[in-house]
Amino acid sequence: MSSVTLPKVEPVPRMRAEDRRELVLTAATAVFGERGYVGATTDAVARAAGVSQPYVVRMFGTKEALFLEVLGRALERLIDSFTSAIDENPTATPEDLHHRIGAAYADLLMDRGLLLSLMHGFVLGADPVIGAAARSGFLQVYRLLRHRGGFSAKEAADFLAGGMLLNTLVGIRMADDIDDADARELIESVAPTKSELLVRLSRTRP
Amino acid sequence: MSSVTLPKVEPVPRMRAEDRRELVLTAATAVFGERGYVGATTDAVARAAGVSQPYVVRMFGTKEALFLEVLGRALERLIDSFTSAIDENPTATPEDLHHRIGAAYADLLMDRGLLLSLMHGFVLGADPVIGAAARSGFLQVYRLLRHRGGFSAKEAADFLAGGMLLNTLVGIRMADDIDDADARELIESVAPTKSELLVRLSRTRP
DNA sequence: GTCTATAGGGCGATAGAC
DNA sequence: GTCTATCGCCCTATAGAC
Repeated sequence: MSSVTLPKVEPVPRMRAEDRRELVLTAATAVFGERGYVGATTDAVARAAGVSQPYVVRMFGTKEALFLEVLGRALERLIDSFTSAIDENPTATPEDLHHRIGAAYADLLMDRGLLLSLMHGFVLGADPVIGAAARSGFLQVYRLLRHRGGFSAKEAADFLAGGMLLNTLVGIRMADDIDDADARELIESVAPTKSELLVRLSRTRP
Repeated sequence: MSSVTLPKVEPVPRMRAEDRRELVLTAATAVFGERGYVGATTDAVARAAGVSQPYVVRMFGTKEALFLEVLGRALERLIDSFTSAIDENPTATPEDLHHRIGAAYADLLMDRGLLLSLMHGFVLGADPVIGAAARSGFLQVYRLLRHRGGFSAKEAADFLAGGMLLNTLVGIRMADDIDDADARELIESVAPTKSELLVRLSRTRP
């Protein structure tokens, strides 16, 4: 009797490994962006992705490896997006390119976790593994602007500076203080054409 | 015999509470700057200050309260420093002031932990307590530039953008890649007059 | 004013079943 | 491919002695 093989329903939908991987990476990007590398738990990632905590670890080996993968993905999207903006406008002037790449950057902000995960990586430069990855990624972006985008050193630095301020305003959730006149002015002067977007994205509860 | 009161040597030097407090706050600033709010442990702070871990907690109540105190101190020094730069040059043009306050900012970088602790606070905007403190502090600086420094909205935003890039380069330890031509160029174009300082400060092992 | 000892909770990772 | 159970570490905070 106990040896009868019963038909079993799968309580959790199975997925191709690659699809599940994408799902977890997306969830991880959001969680790392919100809480940072150390503050994020593999359990929070697992919940956000609808899988068990040990499965997240099983998939990526360690939390550090997962974070590195998130960083790599974010960087890849950033580079792809900038590269497209550059290559689609081969005759653009530097100022023109600055605006176009800036627009591409603002589009990336749609995924708040993406840029914020990068930011969290940037402030962990003292970590031998994460710091090295962050430096390498930041330099890749600089090189892209400088050598493929034709930016001067100053133009590239100015562009990056604006990006860092934008990231900071999103990270700090400046739009939570949107009723404050100065906060509103700051947000609108940083992202004049995208301030609506920035406000939505930099709110604690979007 | 056992009731004889023996003279006792103090194994650990006693200090006035206020002095010890300063010592711990200085240590905490360095540790939080290096590892962030979550990554820093009260034990690491205690070791850096040469006291026991429970004593650190006893002094500030919680790790969160300690971090808030570090943030408050950092902000205070930033504001004081900017205010001095402004008030000492009442007839300076906006560009002039930009340079003078920029120089004051670079001086603050001498204490790497100071600005980096702030940066770690800035990316934790989602935290109800720390996020609120970080927003309030960031806005105070903006108001100072705008209303006491006489900066336009754009000038203030540009100044802050440069500051965020500077902080990021220090946080990411960009100078660890100083042998890379692009990294060197970026550092020198961001801090032309202070690149030596920036290099020293943004190295993992200073 | 400062320490030692330790409780208590959370988290990353492993083992192993299905 | 995915889960449950659980180990062992680390970390904050408390208790209490000196």
